Amino acid sequence: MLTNAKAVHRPHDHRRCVNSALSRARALCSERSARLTPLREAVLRLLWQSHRPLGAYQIQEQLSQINAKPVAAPTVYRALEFFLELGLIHRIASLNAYIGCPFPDSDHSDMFLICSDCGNAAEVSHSHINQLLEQTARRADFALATQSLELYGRCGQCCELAENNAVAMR
Amino acid sequence: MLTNAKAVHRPHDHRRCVNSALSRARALCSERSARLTPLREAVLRLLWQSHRPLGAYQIQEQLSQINAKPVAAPTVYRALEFFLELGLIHRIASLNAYIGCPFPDSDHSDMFLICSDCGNAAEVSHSHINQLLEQTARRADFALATQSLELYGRCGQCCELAENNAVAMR
DNA sequence: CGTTGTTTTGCAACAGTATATCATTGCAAC
DNA sequence: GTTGCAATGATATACTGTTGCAAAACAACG
Repeated sequence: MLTNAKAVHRPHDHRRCVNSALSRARALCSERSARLTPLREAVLRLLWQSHRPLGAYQIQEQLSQINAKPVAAPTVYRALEFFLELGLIHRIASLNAYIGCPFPDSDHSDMFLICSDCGNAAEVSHSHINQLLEQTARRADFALATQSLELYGRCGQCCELAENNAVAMR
Repeated sequence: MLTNAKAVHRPHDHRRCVNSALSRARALCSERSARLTPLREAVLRLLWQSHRPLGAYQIQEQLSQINAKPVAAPTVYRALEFFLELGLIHRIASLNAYIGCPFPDSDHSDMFLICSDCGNAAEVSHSHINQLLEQTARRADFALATQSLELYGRCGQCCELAENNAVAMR
């Protein structure tokens, strides 16, 4: 099982996340001779500044603040598309939002654990689940191609917080 | 395993689908003393006229043709919300579309098999999958609440069709 | 260098999805 | 019938995403 759940749902310094994501991105880009322009790099940085999926227009807003010159929506979407194609980010359909992929190298089908409280999203890739899904599809005479698996609930951190608050209310 | 996959991905008379969906809706509405108004009934009919998920604005358009008087977007969304709350329909996030639920009575967590060719969507509820998801979440210290599982691929019908076409092309 | 061809970005308009707000209508119960 | 609530109508607007074309940046080549 491949997951970044432990890391995501625990407070930590995001600079390391940003840096490792960037170096992976640089590697992949040079490998495919794709250009990691300043704007694209800025988008990737923003996405990795937290583990909350960001909407395209949130990204636009933040970029515009950094960039002095405001950035238009298509520019953001193009950068997002660029990274989606490289497999460096994912789109979370149920949120209309985007998040960095922690395992851009491994060929995985992804699933997300999204905390309804803090908004953090962790990625999980579990071969058993994928096998079971594949098998289930096949039994229904269905040739599985891609998937969008998004689970909602409460992460460990937020569970604790909620319990503490509940105690405090008494 | 609870599924309507066989039925969905096979051509058939949709009047039966509509009628059974309506009678279940009527039952549920009278049980909860909710009102199945003409407009709502029309929306449900449209949703069951095929097994393709419909967008809100598609519904609006078709409704406006039936209704003589054009129907506004909020009206459609209100009807959809009504049925969503009753558990009579589902929203498919990755398509921004809505579809009738074939098992409104059973308490199930749903998964969809969506054919990329014909657009039909079948619902599957598989306790093993749900258990595995639950277990995976728990291991990641995550309290699972709801889920959005949407699988894309090609249904049996469309596979056959594609093969026949491939043969014909030779 | 400078030219050329390609990629990226800027910009404006627009399409599609969803919600907020307030007025109006219709129905039910008293 | 009047009152109260649920449902619908109507308008505006927010949010998400795309199209098309022009300008700029860049890489490669002579």
